[in-house]
Amino acid sequence: MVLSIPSTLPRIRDAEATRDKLLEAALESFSTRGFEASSTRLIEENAGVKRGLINYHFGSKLELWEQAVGRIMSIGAQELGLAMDQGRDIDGVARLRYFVRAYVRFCARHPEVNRLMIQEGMRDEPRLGWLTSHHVKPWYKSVSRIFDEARALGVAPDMDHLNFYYILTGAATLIFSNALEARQLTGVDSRSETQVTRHADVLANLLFPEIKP
Amino acid sequence: MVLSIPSTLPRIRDAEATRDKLLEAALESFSTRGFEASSTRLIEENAGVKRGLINYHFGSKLELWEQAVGRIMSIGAQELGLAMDQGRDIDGVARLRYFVRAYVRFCARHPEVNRLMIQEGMRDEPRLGWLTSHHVKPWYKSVSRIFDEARALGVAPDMDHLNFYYILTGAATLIFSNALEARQLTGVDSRSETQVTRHADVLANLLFPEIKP
DNA sequence: ATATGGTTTTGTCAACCGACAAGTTAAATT
DNA sequence: AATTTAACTTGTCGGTTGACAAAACCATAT
Repeated sequence: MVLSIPSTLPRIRDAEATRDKLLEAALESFSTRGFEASSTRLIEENAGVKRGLINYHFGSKLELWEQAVGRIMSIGAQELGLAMDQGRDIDGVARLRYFVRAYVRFCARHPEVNRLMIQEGMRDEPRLGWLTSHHVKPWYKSVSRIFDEARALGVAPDMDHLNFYYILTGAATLIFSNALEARQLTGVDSRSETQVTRHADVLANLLFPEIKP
Repeated sequence: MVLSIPSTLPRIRDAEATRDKLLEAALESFSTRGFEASSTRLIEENAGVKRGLINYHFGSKLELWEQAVGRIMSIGAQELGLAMDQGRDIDGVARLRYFVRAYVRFCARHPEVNRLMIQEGMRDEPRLGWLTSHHVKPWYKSVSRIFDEARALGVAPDMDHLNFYYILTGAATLIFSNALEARQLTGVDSRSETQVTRHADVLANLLFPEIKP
């Protein structure tokens, strides 16, 4: 008689790693499929984790969503804050152009952020209120401050804060959010280094053109 | 003893009306929830028809999706074609500005179109290929022709067709696609007449500024 | 060694899904 | 009035979902 092999491969138990993998897989799914169409089972599978661990570590699907969103948002705040710190010495229009380029690069690096905001921005679920009050409103104010700087310099395009916010956001992100579509349209990978740089420069030129000598 | 009231309200049988209501409700759901998260039962409920009629009239959920998309796309082609006809006599930069304004107005009237393209543009499902080849590619070429006109006039912003397409599309649509978010951010209804006009003018000025006398 | 408590695994359940099939009704045709 | 056909209605199937619970596992302290 054959004894069943006792050695289950030595399973590694690392709660933090499990949570991280789940948060990553959750963001990927929530941002592209939306909340309802994302199944916890598939998220767990994509995370390489057994079924049921979402419920153990997060208690519910909604709590997983909030933590996944919170995670990427704080990463974003950190990365963009760092970029703005590095550009603090630049002055005049160059600083505004620097901000636009940094923002475009961030959008290319993390298309999940805008995918998520689009997913939730289209429907009137309670999640939208949570998103706007916790994360979008602060960001909107930051962008509006930048826009006020531009006005003070006399280089702001002639529009309201609201128009500027959505023009900047839409123009900066759509090419990356819809990278698959762009690829099918032109064969170009819009998230490649050269394309990202190009889009960043192009948008900076459009919104805050260099003053010709 | 009370006899059960025999009169079922005289049911109206109108296949075309039923299909129309289903197509409308389907587009609303598919564009905001995405394909998977949209249930045929809820679409039927929102359309105010009985369960099972989707399968009767369209055979499958996918066929319903294709017809709902085809319907709004041909409406779009017609409305924008009409607008361009009306602007055929305008010449120079004014025509380009006219196009941008007409496009922005269309996006405000039918945010479902871009919501749908965003939903499908983010994931690699077979539906995306169908969408690009049937509807997005022709539209991309139309936009690129307009951009070539701008180049011929020497007023095109310094970028490629691809950048222009996604900057125009993103900047024109996001404020309307995410009207709910915009409302929560500022209290303003971005799809109101005055807001739409403002956004149209603002974007036309940004992309194709009037030549100052 | 053994007890403990934080993890992971597996089983189960009610609710929902898309699809299909069989039935019912109303209108058009003969 | 009889027959046919189009339009609608309802029941049901296999499959999936989120949640929960019990069981198994394992590092550590005692």
